[in-house]
Amino acid sequence: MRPTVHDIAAEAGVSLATVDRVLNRRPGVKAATRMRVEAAIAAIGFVRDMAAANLAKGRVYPFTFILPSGDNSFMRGLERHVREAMARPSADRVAISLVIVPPFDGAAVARALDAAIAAEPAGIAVVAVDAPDVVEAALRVQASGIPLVTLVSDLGPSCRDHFAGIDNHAAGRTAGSLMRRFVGQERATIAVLAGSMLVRDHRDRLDGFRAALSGTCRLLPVLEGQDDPAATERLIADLLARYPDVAGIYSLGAGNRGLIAALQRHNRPRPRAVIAHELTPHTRAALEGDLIDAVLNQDAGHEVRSAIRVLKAKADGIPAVEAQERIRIDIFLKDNLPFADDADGLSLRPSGAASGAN
Amino acid sequence: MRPTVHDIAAEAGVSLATVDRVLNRRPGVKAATRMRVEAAIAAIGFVRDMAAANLAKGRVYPFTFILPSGDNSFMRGLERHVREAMARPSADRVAISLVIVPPFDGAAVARALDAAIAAEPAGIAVVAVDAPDVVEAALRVQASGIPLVTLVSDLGPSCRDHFAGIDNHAAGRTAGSLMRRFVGQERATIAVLAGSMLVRDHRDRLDGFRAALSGTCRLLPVLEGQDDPAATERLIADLLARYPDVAGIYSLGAGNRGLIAALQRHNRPRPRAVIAHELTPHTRAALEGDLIDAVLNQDAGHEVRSAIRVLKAKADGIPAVEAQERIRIDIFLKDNLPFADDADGLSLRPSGAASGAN
DNA sequence: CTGTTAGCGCATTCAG
DNA sequence: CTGAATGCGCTAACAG
Repeated sequence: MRPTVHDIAAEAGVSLATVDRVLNRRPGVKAATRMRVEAAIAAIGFVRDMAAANLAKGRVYPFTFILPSGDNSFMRGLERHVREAMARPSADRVAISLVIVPPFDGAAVARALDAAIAAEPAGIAVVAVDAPDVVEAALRVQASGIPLVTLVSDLGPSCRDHFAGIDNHAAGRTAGSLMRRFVGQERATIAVLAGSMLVRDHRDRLDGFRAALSGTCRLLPVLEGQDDPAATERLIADLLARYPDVAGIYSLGAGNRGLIAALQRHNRPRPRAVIAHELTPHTRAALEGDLIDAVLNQDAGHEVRSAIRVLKAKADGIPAVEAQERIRIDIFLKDNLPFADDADGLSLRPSGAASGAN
Repeated sequence: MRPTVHDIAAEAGVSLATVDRVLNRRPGVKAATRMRVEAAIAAIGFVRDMAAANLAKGRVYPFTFILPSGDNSFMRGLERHVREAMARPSADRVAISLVIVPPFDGAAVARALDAAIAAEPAGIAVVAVDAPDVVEAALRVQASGIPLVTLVSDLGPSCRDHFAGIDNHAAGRTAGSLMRRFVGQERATIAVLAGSMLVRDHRDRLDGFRAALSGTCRLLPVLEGQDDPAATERLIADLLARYPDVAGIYSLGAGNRGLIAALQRHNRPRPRAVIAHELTPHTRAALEGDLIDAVLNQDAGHEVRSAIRVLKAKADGIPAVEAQERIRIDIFLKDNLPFADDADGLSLRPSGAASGAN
C-alpha cells in the first residue's frame, strides 16, 4: 500500500498535525522538526492523495465564466462545455456561475467583470473583447487579487494571468500553407473573409495568413462581414461574380453560414480551395458536402477544461505549467472528421436545463 | 452543499447502510424500501462523490500493459506515457505493470498475455500483433473474464473489449486527400512506403489511401521496408533514382528515419508531397526542415489514458461510452506543430527510472 | 511550537 | 432484511 501521513508521522516521530503543517507549508514548525519531516517524506516516497485531501478540505472553487450571447455556433458550443463542467458530478469541486453578455459589446463585458469582482469568486474566465474599458475592468480584477483567464479571445498579456486559446497567428499561417498547397498554381487570386478587424484573433489570423502566403499569391482586399450571415452571403456572392478566377477563400471569422449559403447558390464551379475556422454543425456539413475543403479548429472542450485547471492552480497559488496548457490547432478534412457526438459542441441537441444526466 | 448519503437516508427514513445497498445494487433490501430510497435519490438529485467512494473502498485497479521493445520512436513515446500514468500520484488508483516484448513477435505477445492472465489483473492493454497465436491468447484472456483493450494496433473486434487507437482506414483516406491536393496535377505518380503488410494498421491505411486516390493518381507498387532505417533508405534512394517524376511519397509505417535520410541525401528537388505518420522527434525535425509536408498523428497520451479509462469502466461493469473514447487523427504541418514538451513522447529526455517527480 | 480529536462522503463489517 | 459503528487519507479546530 502507498505510504500515508501516518507512516511519515511515525518515521519522523511527530504527530499528524505537524506532518500536515509541513505538507501544506504552514508556519508554526521548528526548522529542525520540519527538516526531519521532510527527510521522512523523501525517504518513504510519500505522495499525497489529493482526492482525500480535497475531501477533507471540503473546498470548492467558485468560478465565474463570462461568454457572449448570439447565434455564433462556436460560442454556443463553448457554452455547452461550460454547462457540462457545471453539471459534472465528478472530481472537480468547481462551482461555476455562468454570465452571458451581448456579443462584441465591450461595455457589457466590463460591467460583467465588475459584477463578478463583487461576488468574490476564486477566479474568472472571460471571452474578451479587445476594448479599453474591458482592459480597465480586467486590471481591476487583477487588482482585487482574483485570477483572470481570457478564453478564445485574448487581451494584452499584462491584463490577465493566462490565455486559454490558440495561437491565432500560427493558425493563420497554417491556413496559408494549406491554401498555397491546395490552390496549386503560383500567383493565384485569394480572398479573405473576416468578421471584424476589431477583434484580436481575427487580426492575428490575417497576419499569419499573409505571412505564409507572402509573394506567392494575390490577396484581394479583406472582406468584413461582421459575422452576419446575410451580409456575408452578399459579400461572397459579389466576390464570386466579380472575380471568376478566385482560386481560394479563407474565412477566418465566424461568418461561415453566409459563406456556405453563397457557395451553395453559386452555379459555376466553386473556388478550388475554401478554408474556414471552427468545426460547427454548419462547417461540418459543408465539409461533408464538399463545399469547404478544410476547417481549422480549436477544441472548445479543451479550452474550458484548461481554463478551469489554470484557475484552480492560480487559486491554490501553484504556478500552473503554461506549456502544458497550450491549445492545439486542429485541422479537419472531410476524411478525419471526429464523430458528431464527441465533446465539440457539434451535436445539435439543446444545451438547456435538462443536462443533469451526463 | 451537494446532497450526501445522509440527506437521502433522512429523506427516505432509512439508515446509511440501506442507502449504500441500493446505491451499489446489492441484495438484501425489501423492494418497497428500495423504491423509497430510489425515490429519495431522484427527488433530492443525489450524485455520488466518486472520490470519497474510492477512498472508502481503498480499491486499486491492477492493470497490465504489454508494449513492444525496439527503437520505434512512437512506441517509446507510448511507453513514456504509460510510465507517466504509473507514476501519477493523483486520482487514478491505478497500478500498472508494464511488460515489454520483442516487436512483431506474435509468440512473445501471446506468452506475455498468458503470463498476465496468471497475475489476475483487473485489465490488460496490449499493442497487438495480428497473428493467430495472439488471437488465441486474447480469447483465453476473455475467457478468464479479464477485460482486454488493444492499443494502437488492433485484433479482430471479437477478440477484445475495446480498441484504443485511430481508425486507420480513415487515416489513409486523409493522407490520400491531402496527397491529391498537395501534388496538384492529375495522374501524378505516387509511391507508398510501408513497414509490413502483415500488420493490420498498415493494411488499413493503405486501403484508405488507395480509396481516396482511386482514379486520380498512379500508385507505384508498395515498398516494404520492415520499418528498418537502412533498408528503407535504400528503397527510397532507389525509388528516387528510378522514378524522377515521382510527385508524392506516403510513408504509412514507422520507417521515417530511413525515408528522411534518403531525402536528405537526394540532391535533386524532392517530390512535391511527402506525408508520414506519427509525430516523433525525427518527423518533427523533418517537418521543420521542409523534408516532410504533413504528418498524421495519433496522440499516444490520449490513447494510454483512454485505455485506462475504458479498462476501469469495464472492471467496474460500467458500459463505457464507446463514442467518447474515439481517438482523433491529428494533422500537423510545419505551421501548427505543438510544442515539443507537450504530452506527445516528443521530448528526448530518457523515460527511465527517475520519473518520480512529475 | 506540537499533539489530540473530530470530521469530509462513502463503504463495510457486525449486530439486531 | 435493516441499522450502528468504524475507517479510508487527509485537514482543521482546539488544546496543551
